[in-house]
Order: sequence, then C-alpha cells, then structure tokens
Amino acid sequence: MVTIYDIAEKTGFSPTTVSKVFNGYADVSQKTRRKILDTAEQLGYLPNAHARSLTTKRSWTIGVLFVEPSGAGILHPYFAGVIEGFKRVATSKGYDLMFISKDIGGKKSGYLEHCKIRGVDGVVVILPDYRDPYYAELLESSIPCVLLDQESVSKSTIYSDNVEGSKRAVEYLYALGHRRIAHIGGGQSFAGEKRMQGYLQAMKELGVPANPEYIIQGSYDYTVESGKHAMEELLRCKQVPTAVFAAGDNLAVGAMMAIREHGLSVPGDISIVGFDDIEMAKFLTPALTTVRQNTYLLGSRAADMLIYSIEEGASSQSDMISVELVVRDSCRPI
Amino acid sequence: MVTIYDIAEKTGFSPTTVSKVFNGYADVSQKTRRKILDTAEQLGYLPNAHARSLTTKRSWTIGVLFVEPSGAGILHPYFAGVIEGFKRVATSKGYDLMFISKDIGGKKSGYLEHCKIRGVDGVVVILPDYRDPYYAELLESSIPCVLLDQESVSKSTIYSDNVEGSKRAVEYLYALGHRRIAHIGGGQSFAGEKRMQGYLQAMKELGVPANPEYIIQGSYDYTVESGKHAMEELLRCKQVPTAVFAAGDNLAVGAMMAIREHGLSVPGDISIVGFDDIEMAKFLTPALTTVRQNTYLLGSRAADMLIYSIEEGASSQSDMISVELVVRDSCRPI
DNA sequence: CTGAAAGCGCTAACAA
DNA sequence: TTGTTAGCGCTTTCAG
Repeated sequence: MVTIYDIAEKTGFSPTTVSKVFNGYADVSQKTRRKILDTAEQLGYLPNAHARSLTTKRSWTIGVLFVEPSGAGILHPYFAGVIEGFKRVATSKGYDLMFISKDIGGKKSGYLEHCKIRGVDGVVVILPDYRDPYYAELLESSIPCVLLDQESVSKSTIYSDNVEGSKRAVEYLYALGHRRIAHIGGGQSFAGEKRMQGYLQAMKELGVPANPEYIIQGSYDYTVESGKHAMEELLRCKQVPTAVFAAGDNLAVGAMMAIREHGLSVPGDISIVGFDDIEMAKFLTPALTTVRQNTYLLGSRAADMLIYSIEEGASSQSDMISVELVVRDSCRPI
Repeated sequence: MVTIYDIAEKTGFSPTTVSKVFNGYADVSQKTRRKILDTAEQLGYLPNAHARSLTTKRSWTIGVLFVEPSGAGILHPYFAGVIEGFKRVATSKGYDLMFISKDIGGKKSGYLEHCKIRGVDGVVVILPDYRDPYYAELLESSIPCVLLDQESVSKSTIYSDNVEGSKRAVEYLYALGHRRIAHIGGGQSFAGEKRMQGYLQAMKELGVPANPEYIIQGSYDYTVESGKHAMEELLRCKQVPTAVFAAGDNLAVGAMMAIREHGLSVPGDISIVGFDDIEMAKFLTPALTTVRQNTYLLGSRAADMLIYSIEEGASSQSDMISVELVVRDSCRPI
C-alpha cells in the first residue's frame, strides 16, 4: 500500500504538504502541487478512508436503517424507490451508504450502537414500527437522522401528503357516483393513520356518513394477504360497498383477489383505488387506479435534508411531498 | 468518546489487556476480564471500527456492486431478492454492507478504486454489462469477489441453472402440444445467452426445427417495453407462434400486453412462459407460468462463498442453483 | 509556502 | 497473566 509518506519521500516534500495537496489547501505552490499529484498518480496512491476518518471524525458514510415487519426487506417497492433516490444524491455529494442492522459483529446490539461503532455521519431511517425500543434510543441520540413516514420534533422528517392523497381518492370515487365507499386501512403506522384521517375527513366534507362497518384495518405490513382478508370481511356486509379505497396497492391487489374469488368483478361490481403506485399497478387487470407516491423524490429530498443537517449542523426540518391520483381502469361511474 | 485508555485508567490495567478482553484472547484472568467488561459497560464504551480497521487491515465490510442498465437500480426484483439473501448471512457473520459506485467523494473514479479507498474485505457484484472497463479492472485485482450471473476463472461465481430452466419451459410447452414455440431472448447478458442456449437445445432434443423468425432478442435490460416490441415483431410472422418463452418475466409481461393490444388472448391464442417469478407474476391475469429463480438462495450462497474466500483465503469456487417451473394460467394445451 | 510534532483509537509483537 | 513499545495512515496545530 502506498501512503503519503511514500509520496513525501519520493518528492522530497513533507507528509504534511502532501496531505494538504489532497485536501485542496490553497497554501501550496502550483509547482509543488503538480509534482505531488504526478507522483501520486505514478505510484498509484489511494487515500485510506479509515485513517482519514480516525483523525477527522468524519466517515462520509450514511447509515441506512430499514426494518420491515413483513420480512420482505429490501424487496418492498416503497423502500427500493426511496433508497434509489437517496443513493443518487448522497453519492453525488460524496457519501457512501451502509446498511445498519440491529446486529453488529454477528452479535445483537442495537441501531445506535451500530451507528456509533461504524462512525456513520448520519442515518436515514425507514421503519414502520415506531415502538421499537432501539429506535427510540436512536431518536434520543445526537446523530443526525432523517425519518421517513414518521413524526418527530428532534429529527428531520419527510413523508408524502397522505391526507391529501386519501382525500383525492375518496373525492374521485364520490364524483363517480359512489356513496358506499369502504376503506382498508394501513394499520397503526404513521402513513396508515394519516390515510385513514384523509378518508374520514373527505367523507365528512362530502357529507357522506362514515359507516363503521366499512372501515377495516389491514395489517401495518400492507401485505396482499391482509388486503384479501379485509375485503372478505367487507364482502360480508349486508350492504356491500360499491367502492373501496385501500391504503396501499398490495392491500388493493388482495382486495381484487377476494372480489374475484367471490364471483364479482372489478370495476363492474366494486371499484378499487389503491395507494403507492407500485410498478405492478399498471399491469394488473384491470390496471389499478391509485395514488402515486413519488418515492424517488422522497428519497432525494431526504438525502438533501440529512446532508444539510450533517454539514451545517442545522436543526431538524420537515417536508411533505405531494401525491397524484393516477386514474386507470379499476373504477367505474355508477 | 470513551476509549480503551479510559477503561485502562479506571481499572488500573493496561490498554493492551483491555484490548485483549474485547478480542477474546484467552490469556486474561477471569477476574480481570470481569472488571474490564463491567467498567466498559458502565462507561458506555464502544469500539471504534475505523481505528480497528486501520491496524488490522480488516474492515468487516463487504462492498455491493450493482449497476443496472435500465436505471431501475435497486428496484429490480432480482437484485432486491439477491441482496436480501446476501445481507442476512453476511450480517449474521459480522459483516456490514456498503454500496460501491463508480464515484467516490462525489468524483468519478472506478469500482476498484472505491473498494480500495474504503478498504472493503470483499465485493459481491451484480452487473449485467460485463464489458464495463472498470469491471475488468476489479476482476484483475486481488480483492475477493463473488459474481452473480457471470463466468470467471479468477473469481467465485454463482448463477441459476439457466439452461435447465429454459429446457423445462420449452419441454412443458411441447408437452402441451405446442410446436411453434418462439423465444424472446435476454440479449447479450450471461443469463440471456444461457437461456437462449437452453431453448435451442431443448428444441433440438425435441426434434422441433428452430425457426429463426421465432427468435427475437429483447434488450439485455429485460424491460417490459422491450418485451412488447419483441412480441410485436413475432406477431408479424406469417405463421404466428402458438407459444412464446420469454427470458424474463418483464419481457413476458410486455409480450402479454402486445398480444392483448393485438386483439388476441393469453393463453387462448398464445401461451406464454416467463423466467424469474417476480412477485407480480402470480397477480397478473392470467397468472404467469414461469421459471422460478431462487434469488434468496442465490444471495445467501453468494455470501457464504465470498466470506469463505475472505476468511480462508480460499481460491474461487463456483455454484449453480436449480430452478423450478411454476405452472400457473398463461399456457394451454393445443 | 513548507515542515516538525503530536495524536486519532486500536492492535501486535515482544518482554517481563 | 500483564504491560511496554511501536505503529497503522492521516490531519492538525503551530512554528519557521
């Protein structure tokens, strides 16, 4: 391995000067700079990130904290979209991403511990279960964080405009003539609660009395299975709803399955609106009408916010990304 | 930050002894060990990974090299599945994962450079485009690597039994009575070529003359669009095939779209078999018959192999994972 | 504009 | 069983 000492020796300058060159200090003459850069190139010099981090207390690493209850892990399309957006901007600003788990060194520990040991500069957290004690520990720490789909006073947060999205969905259904509009909820997650709130609010504003029978909680892991079960329950109502707004596309897919198995059709008998606009949505039959979350933007904004607070030591901010109703074929006027 | 010096001072032992305790050395008395461990706990001591890596030349970090031509990035279901499997075993063995890009410090460089600067212990590479010059550089290096869907003499490799998978698909179609079996290929990727080979081989073994008109190359990024275009071309044949085997589920989805837009039905007029078994496959209408790749297993085996070669300095190995035909509703007997 | 000296937190011989 | 010494590769005062 070639170090700055090798370069120093070869050029006749001191390690200090060599270091300065690589750190862009102005107080090095052009000639010196050139000579050092040239020999560095020639020797194949590459800096050692660990050594650098040790002295500077800066790792240029961002931890990615992601725990997903259903075990789908990184497969979840929401997560994947967010991370992709995050990664692009983080990379362009010089940061690398590292996965943070509860384990480190093969042993149980906790997120905060893991972050500290690895010396990450900040953390992006996507974690639906806000009751995780290890998560609380992280929130109380002084490590810069940005939280997705979460509320917090101490840390930066970012999320989609879930309330507005739900309202759009319900209003759309209403405009189509639907009145018996059911909701399959996203459970006790932040997003699930907001979407529920939007549904309730829209119903109220439209003057449609909310029928408690029409509100079924799906599980907070937004699985297809859970959507199916919820729909089966809805199908048992004496007056079956004519439309259902599901808090997630997976829930909607499950609902569609249940409806079909029940011998009914979408949108013939029941109209469906989902939430997310996962890739699959447009390939379903019928193509799913849904509220699109801009996961890529969510991710890139999250990166901007986190890096800002890392570099400027800025206090927490919070941002909301607007959503969009994507009309396809799963609803019909009645 | 509390260091081993703080613990040494407080307990009256030397930093060396403290270090030994944390590294599980046997030559420390039980009493000493206890005392050190207790004060460590009490002081809230956490090791510093950078300092440790600096001396040991071991980072317990594995680089994840993933470049995806279509720009879907981490969203690609194949990638996500593999990484998920990889991550589980790597984490359990004490390694953390870090994304490796061509850039580092916000500047262009190359994978090898990036890996060296970060001091990763090994790299898992998922990279369809094997002509990337930076990739070649990495292959020639001495960094332990495991390559997915790639062939190599110098590095470990792992892939699905693509040839066998294709054969199963074609044989299935043949058994259903199909003779005009077309293939939408996966382009110039390793997997694409193997799947093509399996198709050709099966046709030959079954005594069905391969019709060159029935072989269309999709693009190597396996996009839905590309599948659609390929199918449109197939639809222009004077004798339209009765079945098509697509080298990827996305290609199959595109093919189904084209068929439908053409006023034909799947499987009524044309039967379709895909490859991958992405999550969406079972929710399509008709549910897609496809060759399932065990991405999770692919990932976990890859991790095993890589870690083995990191820790034992073992030379490269290579493994193949078997695939399975999942019969659903997109084919019919004729 | 350049360099000497000290130190980041940890581990690895080697002695004791 | 424990401790001394040196050093991993880099940056940072501070002095020249």
